[in-house]
Amino acid sequence: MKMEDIARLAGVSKATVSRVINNPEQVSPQLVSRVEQVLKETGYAPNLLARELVTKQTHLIGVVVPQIGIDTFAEMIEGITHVLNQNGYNLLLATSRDQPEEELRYFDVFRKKQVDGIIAFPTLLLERHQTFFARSALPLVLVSQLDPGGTVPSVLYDDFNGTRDMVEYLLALGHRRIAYLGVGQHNKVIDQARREGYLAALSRYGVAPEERLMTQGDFSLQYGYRAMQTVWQSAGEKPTAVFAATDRLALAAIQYLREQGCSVPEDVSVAGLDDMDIAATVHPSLTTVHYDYYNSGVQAAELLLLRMRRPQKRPANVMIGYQRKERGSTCAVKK
Amino acid sequence: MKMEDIARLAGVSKATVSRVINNPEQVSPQLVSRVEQVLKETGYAPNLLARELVTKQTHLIGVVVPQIGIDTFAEMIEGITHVLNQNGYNLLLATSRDQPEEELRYFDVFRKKQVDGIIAFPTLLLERHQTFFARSALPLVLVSQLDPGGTVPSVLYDDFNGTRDMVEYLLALGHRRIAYLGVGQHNKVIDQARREGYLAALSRYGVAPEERLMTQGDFSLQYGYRAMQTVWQSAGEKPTAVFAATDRLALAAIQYLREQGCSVPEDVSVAGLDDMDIAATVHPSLTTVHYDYYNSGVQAAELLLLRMRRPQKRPANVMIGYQRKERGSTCAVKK
DNA sequence: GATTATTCTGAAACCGGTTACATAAGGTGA
DNA sequence: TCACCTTATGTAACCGGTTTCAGAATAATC
Repeated sequence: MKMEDIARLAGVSKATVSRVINNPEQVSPQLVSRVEQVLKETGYAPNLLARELVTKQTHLIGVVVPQIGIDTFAEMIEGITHVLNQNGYNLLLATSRDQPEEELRYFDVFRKKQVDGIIAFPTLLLERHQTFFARSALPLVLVSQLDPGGTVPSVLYDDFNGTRDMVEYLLALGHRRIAYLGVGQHNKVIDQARREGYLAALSRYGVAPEERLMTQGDFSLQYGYRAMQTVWQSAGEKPTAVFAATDRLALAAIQYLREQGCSVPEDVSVAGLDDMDIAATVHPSLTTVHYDYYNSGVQAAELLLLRMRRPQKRPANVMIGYQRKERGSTCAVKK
Repeated sequence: MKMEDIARLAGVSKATVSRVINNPEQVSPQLVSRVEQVLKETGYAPNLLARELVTKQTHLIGVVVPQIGIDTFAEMIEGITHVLNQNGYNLLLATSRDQPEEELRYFDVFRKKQVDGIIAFPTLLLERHQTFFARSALPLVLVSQLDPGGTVPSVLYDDFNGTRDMVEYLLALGHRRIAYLGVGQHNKVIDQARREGYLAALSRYGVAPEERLMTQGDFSLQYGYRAMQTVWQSAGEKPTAVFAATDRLALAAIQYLREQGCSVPEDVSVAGLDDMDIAATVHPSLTTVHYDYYNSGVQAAELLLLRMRRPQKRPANVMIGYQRKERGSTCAVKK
């Protein structure tokens, strides 16, 4: 059923039908009602492809994230969808599985699909990412990444300070041997700021970082467990505290420690980062760095909307702040 | 940059450019290389809207889920995206926030956007859902729902038996007063089978269900906590075991019990359903009913692909089996 | 070498909408 | 009543591709 059929049934021209649908005020009342009658009866659904081809607006936003099974990403996506749907946009969702090449592939798909904008959570910016940003006139927002070119607005997490703050908290509790379980194998960008925050805190307290206490891996519980094991079995004095780059790693670390007959926090303090919702529910409740991931998605979407409505305006960045949550998995070091 | 520009630059016709892109074997080698040269130089990206308008294939699949912040949904979506991307399809993702009306709204958007197929995880089937299924010729797959009309294939979770099995396990451990924390306020469909499984188990053991031990609510930790509280404070003997319709509720229930000075599983056994990945990591590790949600997404996607390739074939349903995982949050009732 | 079959290429129609423009009808003021 | 201005509608061009069809060029056959 196409518009021409409707036109014929209503005894008007195709153009009139189009007007009734899009600008009814331009059409006389009696024709409007006659056409609307037919529209209702037939249950006509316009082919948006055709419309979008000429209006050059798809109301489609491409979104690339590393994964969606991870709470934090999922939360963020919820924030994005909420705002975008509210504004009449739809989501074309893609997961890069942490491969920068995949991200680029999807950028290309998005471009061909004529999306109105893109929100990307890139694993790693390649040179080709940058040329894409520079060449494409597409409104774009980066999450957790700063565009070196300065032309793309971003939503950033204050991971450096969040981590530094938490590690300083551990140091203030008297801990000196603090392990760092990182996710650099998986996502350099996410890891870097946290790692630097960790090092900055140690340095401020005059503590020399020890390689054996620092690991790199992915987001999996398995890695968290193995990482804790590796650190625990390394030669030298056992750490008295652990900072894990994500809550999931922290939970896995706690599991390992418990299995070693080591209680948390009495023997070892463990802190995470993310504050996933069950962090406060489990036992011991997890000391962690809280971020409002849902809100970060909202911010990203709003930044994009702004960019689409006022392309000439200078790109702004949004920094998502943190809150240190002191809970049950940390305590002062034993004398 | 449109195809005509490429044609002009290469000194050929639009049609030839189109052929070079889609059916190069129909074009002489020298022209192919000449055109490809120009394509490369210009970085030409064809407008898929135009192509899709004529080929009537968008390679777009609409997916509606209640939320994506919940682990199980996110896992499932990952399964879906994996299979679909593998097959060259893209995802148009929408969340219904558990409102059937929203689902229908998105069905409509999908239709207008000319998606090639739909995967839906409906909260509740309205009459209008059914008329949509019946009228629309779109390939469709339902998750966790059976189409009463029998025309739509579905992926189902064996929740009835999974729950029954788990509750019987609790009964076999000697428990008789077993609470049920449900999610019916939130999602009737998901709740119903679990509730019935619970009742079936009780009935097999000749235990009369008690209203005061059964609650209805949503997926939130807050509800899980309040629900456990309500049950715990109800007049009558305290339950010795709890079956929670999801792991998250189970974790929240455990938190409440712990706060009451009641230890799990010594004083009260708690079992969940889902087996989210941290279920085995937390302490006590959670006895639960395992489902492979990622796989359920894979199945849904494959069912849809099959449906799109062989529309005439009779729709089949896939049942996702469960596995009972006996872990640390349950034990035999104290004498 | 003429005829036929085959392979390439381009012109034009088409997908299903929107919109610029032309035209006819109705309303207003002189 | 006529000229002029609005307003409502239809015609046709257009968005950017694909594809049918016809014709030109080349290869194959006798």
